[in-house]
Amino acid sequence: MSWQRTIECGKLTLTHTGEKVVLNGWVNKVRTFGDLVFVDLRDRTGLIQVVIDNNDTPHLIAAANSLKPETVISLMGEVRKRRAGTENSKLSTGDVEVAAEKIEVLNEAKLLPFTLSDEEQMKQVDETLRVKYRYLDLRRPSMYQMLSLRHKAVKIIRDYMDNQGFLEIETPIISKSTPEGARDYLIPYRLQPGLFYALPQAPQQYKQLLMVAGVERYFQIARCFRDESQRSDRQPEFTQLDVEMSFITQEDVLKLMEEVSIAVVNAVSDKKMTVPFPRFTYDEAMSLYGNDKPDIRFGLTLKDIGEIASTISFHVFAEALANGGQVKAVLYPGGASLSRKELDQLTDFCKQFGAGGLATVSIGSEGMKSSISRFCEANQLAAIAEQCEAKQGDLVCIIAHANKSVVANVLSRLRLEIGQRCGLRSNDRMEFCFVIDFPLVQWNPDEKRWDAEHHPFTMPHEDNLQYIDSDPGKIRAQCYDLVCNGNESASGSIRIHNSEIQAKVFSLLGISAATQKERFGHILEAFSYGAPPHGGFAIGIDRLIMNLMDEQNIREVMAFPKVGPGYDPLMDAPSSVDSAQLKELGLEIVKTDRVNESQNE
RNA sequence: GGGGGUGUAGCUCAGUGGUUAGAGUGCCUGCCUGUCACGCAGGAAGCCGCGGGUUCAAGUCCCGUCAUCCCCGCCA
Repeated sequence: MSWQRTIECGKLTLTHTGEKVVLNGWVNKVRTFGDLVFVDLRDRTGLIQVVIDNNDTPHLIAAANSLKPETVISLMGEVRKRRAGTENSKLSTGDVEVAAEKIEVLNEAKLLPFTLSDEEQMKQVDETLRVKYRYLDLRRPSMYQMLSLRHKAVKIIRDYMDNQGFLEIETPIISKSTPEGARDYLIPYRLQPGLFYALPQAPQQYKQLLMVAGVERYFQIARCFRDESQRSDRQPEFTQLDVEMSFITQEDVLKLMEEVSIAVVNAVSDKKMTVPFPRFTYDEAMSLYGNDKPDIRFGLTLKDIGEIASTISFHVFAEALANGGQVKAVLYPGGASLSRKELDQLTDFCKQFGAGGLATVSIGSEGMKSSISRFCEANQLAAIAEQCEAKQGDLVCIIAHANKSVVANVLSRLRLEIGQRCGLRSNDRMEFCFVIDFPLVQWNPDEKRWDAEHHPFTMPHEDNLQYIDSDPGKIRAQCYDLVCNGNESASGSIRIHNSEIQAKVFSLLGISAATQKERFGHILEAFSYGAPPHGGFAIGIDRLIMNLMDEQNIREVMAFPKVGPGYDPLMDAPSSVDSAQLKELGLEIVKTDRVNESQNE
């Protein structure tokens, strides 16, 4: 008889009773009574209990007792119904077991660095160790489930886009460095030392060129590379659904973003969504939530209490308002019970984002108390409480600052913190919303110039073009984000396809004709040969999967992630290279203490 | 670039400046015929991240350093 399986472990049910089967898989766990041994055999479909009884198969008992976890075996045996009372309802195969008649060890496993069969312990195991032994970590059913869900999500996307007439087209990974945006990963060019390719931060220019090429509907499951600081939702390389369409309006793009998102969520989860996705303008989002990616799973919107604050002779409020700032508040339900120490901690929380302090009004059982009560009358506190719809037991948190963006930033983070503490950020829902009408440009005070909010090819709303000389900050762009549970899920824009408008935007951004030619000459030339109106978006697939799987860290949804600042402990990359390789590339390593140390190791 | 946390047995962790550094789990050995977190008994297993310093005495205190986790800046 061949060693090859006739059926997979997880597929066995009572209907197979009496059949002789061959199984292949890994020994998950051995429970031995000496003369009676139970082996849980695992493959990617599930677990099956194998029984070796010395009374029936004395020739197997020694081998069965010496099986090690994670050893790969082939076994032949008969499927039988479990004895009454010994069924295991936790296993899908728990009504049956296989009585082994032959066991062949295909590859014995040595002792593992961690115990795969203990899911509880695996949740605690050091991240670097798990990534170093990722091929073991991925054997766990929960990790296989992640790979499977990710595969399904991408397949749904491909099928959906195909049905809508989109072509999936690959674009180069070895490409050109772009000075804007994130730091590039560079690849030295051997044939002319001093020149470099760069890995793409996104296939942005290629997809626009495909529109010029008349493709009209492009998509790609695209790998993107950005050399930026590590975060729990960032990796040096990540995957986007990248889309571009021609002869469309913003409305067409939003519709597609919404439909494809809904298709994925419904296909792989039971999570609830509000449909159609609510929309906020950038200004509305900033006003109500203090940021451009509002978590709309809960209310607690920010209230501008500037009018009341202007009647209070508290110098912090007065100075903020006099210098063009704001006084805004957010409600903390149940926050009146916070201790003095907890309030201090909340104040420190606000200070780390730039607030000078935190003013509070609490509505406790003994009436209203406030950190600013000595500056104001009871009716002024009552007016603040009323505007914030505060009830008995609540706390109103007030931030004042001469810089509106500081008020927005601090309160948006405080709002999320409050939402977290009050249990309002449940993962059972995927609350999407669109944020539209972003500013075209943002003033960069350090460089003293206007920077593109999205990128230099973003189309302004045409009726806003009149402000291009007088008040550029007022120009709104045909630029949109899709937000899910407070995280940016997707982002895109309608692009400029008109050279006059493009020239105006370039000059606004202070990009000279010479620079335009040097940096964007190829794409500008392309646009001069008949470019259709076009636009598109990109959805961050890893973050979408994180949301779908309730994972807090992006590593958990990638097969082979990096740890720390871009280190791969499995391959031990990055690593030093042969000096001959460097010489060939015309590169010379400038010695630093750190390089010397690592070479001495 | 900055802030905070962690680093002790294979894994997860405890450890008041003072005997021979412990626990759970895993591993090894023995016993066990209905377990499925099997049970019971025994055993092996440690550069206390690394380097300095303080001290009669450092896993513990101080300085530095490395790694990792989280955050701020950064991420058109």
